[in-house]
Amino acid sequence: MSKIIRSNRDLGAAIRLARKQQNLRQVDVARKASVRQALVSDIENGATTARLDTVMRVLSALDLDLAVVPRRTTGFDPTEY
Amino acid sequence: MSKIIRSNRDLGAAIRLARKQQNLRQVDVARKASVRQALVSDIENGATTARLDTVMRVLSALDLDLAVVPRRTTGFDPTEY
DNA sequence: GAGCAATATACTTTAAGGCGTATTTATTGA
DNA sequence: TCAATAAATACGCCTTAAAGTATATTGCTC
Repeated sequence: MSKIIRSNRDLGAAIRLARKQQNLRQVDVARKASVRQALVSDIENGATTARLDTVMRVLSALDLDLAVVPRRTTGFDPTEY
Repeated sequence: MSKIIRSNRDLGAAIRLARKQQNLRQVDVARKASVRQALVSDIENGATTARLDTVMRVLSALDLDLAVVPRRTTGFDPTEY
């Protein structure tokens, strides 16, 4: 299971989902990633275009990784609409 | 085929590889992504911690996507390839 | 080794990410 | 209902990604 990220909103949604699934609070993720709770909030709400290293640290705190994958043009893509 | 990105160097390597495979110059990718050639150079060399939106634009110029994937600590998984 | 194309550096300016801290606004549970 | 907890906003400050532009370097091919 992997989520394609094409916007900061996509990222926020993926992060929030993963966090909820692990029953963690924003402040927990923040501490693990060495960032502020407010930043986790901003990222989850797609309110900021975070830096790559920040994104990776937050994902890491959730046991997630970032990956580069070939773009698939086949099939319906809901993110386009 | 997907590449796990855990550092700006990982990203740079992935981008350079994809660019070479498509026989594109840095300036071509830069124009497609609406960034400077110098920035593509910096990113490929891991010299900068780019912003998420910048990364996505550059990847998009190479027909690549960013994805969030569950972390696999068990190293190499042959079933994936 | 000349000459050209591609990549790497340089410099200044601008925009914005991220911090610390604090407070406000939901959300939830007893 | 009303505390307690979690999430969202606020503000001043500092840092830095990225811009535009220019130049220096490297790499190639003849």
